[in-house]
Amino acid sequence: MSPARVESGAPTALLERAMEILSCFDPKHSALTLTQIAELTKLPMSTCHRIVGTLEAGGFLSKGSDRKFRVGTKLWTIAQHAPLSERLRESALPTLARLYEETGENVTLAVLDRGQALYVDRLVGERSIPTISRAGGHLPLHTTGVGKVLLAYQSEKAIEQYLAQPLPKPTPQSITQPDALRRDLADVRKNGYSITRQEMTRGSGSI
Amino acid sequence: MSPARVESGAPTALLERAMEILSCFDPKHSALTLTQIAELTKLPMSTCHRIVGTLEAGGFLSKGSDRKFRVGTKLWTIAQHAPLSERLRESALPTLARLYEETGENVTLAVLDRGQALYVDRLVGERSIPTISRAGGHLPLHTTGVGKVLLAYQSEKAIEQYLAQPLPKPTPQSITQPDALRRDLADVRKNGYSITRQEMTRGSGSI
DNA sequence: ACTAAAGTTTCATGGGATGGAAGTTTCTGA
DNA sequence: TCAGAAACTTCCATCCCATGAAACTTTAGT
Repeated sequence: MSPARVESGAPTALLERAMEILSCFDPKHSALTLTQIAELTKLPMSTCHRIVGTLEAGGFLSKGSDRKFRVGTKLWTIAQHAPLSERLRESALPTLARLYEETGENVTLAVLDRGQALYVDRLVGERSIPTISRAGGHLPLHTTGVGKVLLAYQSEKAIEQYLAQPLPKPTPQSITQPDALRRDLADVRKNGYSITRQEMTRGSGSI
Repeated sequence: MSPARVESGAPTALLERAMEILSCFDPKHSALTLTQIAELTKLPMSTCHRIVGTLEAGGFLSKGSDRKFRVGTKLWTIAQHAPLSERLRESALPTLARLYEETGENVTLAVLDRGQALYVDRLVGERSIPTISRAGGHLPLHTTGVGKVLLAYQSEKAIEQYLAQPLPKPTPQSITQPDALRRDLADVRKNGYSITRQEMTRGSGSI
């Protein structure tokens, strides 16, 4: 074991490294070369090469003719059996579709995941302004319509815990004062939906 | 290494075992207990427990209150960045939606994956008969409308190779004679779409 | 309460993972 | 076209960590 490994708190387990490699694939990196992966994970090239090779053999990654790796069909297939896909999509999509047809606006569906809003799906209106949200993306709870709905129906304790941490402020209009947010959330509970300055979205939250 | 491990052709690598565990989650098994996973993979309980624990810690699996494991949000998130999701969904969905609105019938979107039709998405008509296809599912090429379209536009060599293998015959109406299929495929190429006895589906295949 | 089944922890052992280095292929620019 | 560099792949001696049987704890069923 090299000194560097011992000093750093780097994961020593093979599996964690593999998961770290897979996690490199995010909205900004949908295709990566081996070298890029090695840089992002700070793993030695040879180690990285071996793990990536195994993942490719298993269909979890696939190498394109451009020598770049992408998420493989096997991984995608497995993900289709996640509760997210199974339950929400099959049951909620028709409802969303109707909403979309009636309004012509963007419709987003999100769930609560580790203190952030995880976008499950969205229908983009052709006449609407494109938004930054995309399927599989995480965004803070207090700056989005769906996020506020999800937050509003959490337990009192969970809300306070969320408000206690420092809240990012991506735009000048973002509400970051705890008091103002509390008032906002009360409105959401009363109305059953949330209105933000720029667009209206409705989120269906489940347990 | 135990004698049993050496005798069987079981995967010895940790990573392969982990992928095998994840692969247990299919349409018939969207929620599994630890014991079930151990049975399916034929791994020792303790080994299985450790790997599953690591996968859960990484968010690749999640344990419900019913002690059953399901595919985690992390894995789902990564899968959203697969070329399948990125490209097809965003660009092809609007087209599918229009088709669906006009016909009111089921619309399925599939791609070629390892000699089978992989269903990427489908819109289920409320008035239509439910079908067995579901997102993430694999079905043979010669018994489905989309499958035949995909097969028809493969290279001559690939088609012959496909016809050379034994073709499953799930229903009495299935066409399994190579000659009959060849004629069928020629029709598809001429018409640009495929008609089967029970339903009409159109598949958009890409490179 | 009792019992069986499911899940969890422990630990000595050796086999598979490790990563530096050398070798090979692919890209780049003159 | 051809060096030279960068990206990728293979090799292999060393040793860490995965292994799985067994013991233990928790949960579900009667």
